[in-house]
Amino acid sequence: MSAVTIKEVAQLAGVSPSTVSRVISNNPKISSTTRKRVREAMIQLDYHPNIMAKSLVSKSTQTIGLVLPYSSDNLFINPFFSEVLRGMLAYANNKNYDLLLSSARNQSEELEAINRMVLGRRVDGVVLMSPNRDDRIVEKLMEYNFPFVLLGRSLEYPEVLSVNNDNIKASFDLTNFLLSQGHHKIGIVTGKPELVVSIDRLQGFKNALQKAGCVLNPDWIISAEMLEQNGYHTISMVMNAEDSPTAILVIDDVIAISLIRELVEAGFQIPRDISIVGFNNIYMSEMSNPPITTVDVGIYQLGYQTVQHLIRKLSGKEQNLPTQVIVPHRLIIRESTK
Amino acid sequence: MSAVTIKEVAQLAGVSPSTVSRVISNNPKISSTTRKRVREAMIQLDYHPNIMAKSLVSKSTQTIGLVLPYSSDNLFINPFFSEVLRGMLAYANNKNYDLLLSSARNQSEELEAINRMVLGRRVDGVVLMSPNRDDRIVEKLMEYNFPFVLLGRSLEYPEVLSVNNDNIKASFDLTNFLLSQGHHKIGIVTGKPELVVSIDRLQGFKNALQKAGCVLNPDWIISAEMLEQNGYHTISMVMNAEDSPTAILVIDDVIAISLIRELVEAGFQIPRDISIVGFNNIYMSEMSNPPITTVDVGIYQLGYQTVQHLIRKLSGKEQNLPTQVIVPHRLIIRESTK
DNA sequence: ACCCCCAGTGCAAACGTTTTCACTACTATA
DNA sequence: TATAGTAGTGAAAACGTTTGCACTGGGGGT
Repeated sequence: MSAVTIKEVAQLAGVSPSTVSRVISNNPKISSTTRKRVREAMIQLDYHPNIMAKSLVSKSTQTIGLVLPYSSDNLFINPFFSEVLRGMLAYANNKNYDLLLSSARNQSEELEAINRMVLGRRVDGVVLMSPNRDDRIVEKLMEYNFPFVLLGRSLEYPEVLSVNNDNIKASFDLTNFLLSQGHHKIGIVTGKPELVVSIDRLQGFKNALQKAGCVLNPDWIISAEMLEQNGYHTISMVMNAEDSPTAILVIDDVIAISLIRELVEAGFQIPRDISIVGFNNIYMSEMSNPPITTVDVGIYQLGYQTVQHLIRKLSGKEQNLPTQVIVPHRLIIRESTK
Repeated sequence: MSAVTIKEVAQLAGVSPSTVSRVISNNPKISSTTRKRVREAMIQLDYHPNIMAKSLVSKSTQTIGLVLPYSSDNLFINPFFSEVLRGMLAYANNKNYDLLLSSARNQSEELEAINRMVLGRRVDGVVLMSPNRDDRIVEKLMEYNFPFVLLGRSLEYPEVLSVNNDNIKASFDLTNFLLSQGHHKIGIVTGKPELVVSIDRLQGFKNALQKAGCVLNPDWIISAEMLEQNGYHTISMVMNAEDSPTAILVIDDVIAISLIRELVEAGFQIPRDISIVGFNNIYMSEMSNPPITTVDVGIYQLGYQTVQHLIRKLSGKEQNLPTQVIVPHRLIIRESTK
């Protein structure tokens, strides 16, 4: 394990450590001859700077922290997550930043992780994923005045930098599509009520129905949790009632896929008996049988732009950065609807 | 942004910085009264140690690096990845380690990432995912004598610490299952030939056929790439020949799902017309239509044990650690086979 | 009464950088 | 020829820890 330091490079090149440091940081005051000599010494010794030492004095770690929300087990199952991570890594690594991951099983672990990262000066900035409705972490970071960005949006603090879809509009558009296909009895499978994204998508759905003058039958609001726990019973309850919806909007493609499976197993045909639409457009949405009509939220872009704006904020150069970045969505019409 | 250091704590508690440091590291030589006084000061000031400074002198970062193979875009699409990550994070965070991620678009970027991490002393150890057949990174880390663990195995250096399935056996078992169901005309969709896991699974498949005295028709060996590029043509080529397989073993559940879709679209029924089996048992394998017969490789465990053994190695306490850890697999029989 | 030992604590060096300041040796100007 | 400016470099302090070593004082053994 080589442990060559700046001093050894300096010695070999016959200069002082300061000069080597300046060569590394491309300080223009160094003459091209010394610059060349130092460069050669660096290569010859296979020198790589010790980031810890560098960070200690420069107070910048070239690392951004990603804190996964607690109870994120579902998140991992969802391919949404890896795709968003891919986008984040793409931008970050391109700018020579690395990503530091922490997960947590509960709120106190989450705070602990944040403290390790932020107070331990281990990261320059933090990405918060799909924050909950009341988010103590957001408050804490604001209090510390520590740079962070939300993937999603905060209800309580709309002024913080966030990258998000216009989920209300997306849901509105998707519902309108169903309406335009002649459906006016539409149900919905909702996500966790503490997530802002669930709230927004439900809102857009309601907005569209209201605008179209449709009534929403309360029996047709199914929570994803209920679906998961009761499975078939939930479905039969809805579908075998005297009055049943002709289409269901599902908060997330993964859930839509499993709903479709339940329905098919129960003997329904899709979209003949009922139309199903989802959200996100993950890879599997196209592979599903039938392929799902959904709204593409630009998952990769969501991740990419999140760290893009964070890094911009960190550089501190540009003024008047936007505070609310919206990644556009678009409808993807496939065979799960008619 | 609080920036309280050990000195301020020391001052408040009326002791020297060294004493505070010893309290932090639970040095038993500190009297319980001072210990208590220091603890209180720490809490009062909301002190958190600066990890950079700590790492600089102690030469330990409490971080392990995860280097994603280049051309890993497919990897991200595959839910396998997030599940393995979940396992890694679970163990790591539990031991107060964090995960540092780097991806790369090509081999030189990959080396660069490794250098940043390893030579920059940013991590204590490294996890290498599904290494390629000839792996320069493995060589490099061995040369540096830097602690690392393979998720998968190395053909050239079987002596390095690795956590893996017995993929040959898994494939053997899966093929045997098909044989036991009466299939003796079995095709295979193979993965990237440079991946060890592809090689192993192909080997196990061949072993089983040979043991059963079956011949493998070369036309029935389809590469995943070909499948992806030609789609329907590949299928029709195989299925509409005068001699066609009655079952296909697919190297990966994600590919199996998309193959099933192609087949269904082409008018085949599964498993009536042809049986399909996959590998890994991702979440979607059960949601597929029909649900896929596969082999559960314990994805979460793979990730969990990988960092478990790495951290054990780092602690350096235990001697004679195993060098080859095998995570058991098990057959999951579902409705894609008959 | 003497010495020794040990528990408990502080001092100061070290980790590998960056950066301010000062210095040298030119070059250009008057 | 003297003066000032400048390009290029080095010395040293600083970042916030850990840790080897030295010191103090009180208790036990002779």
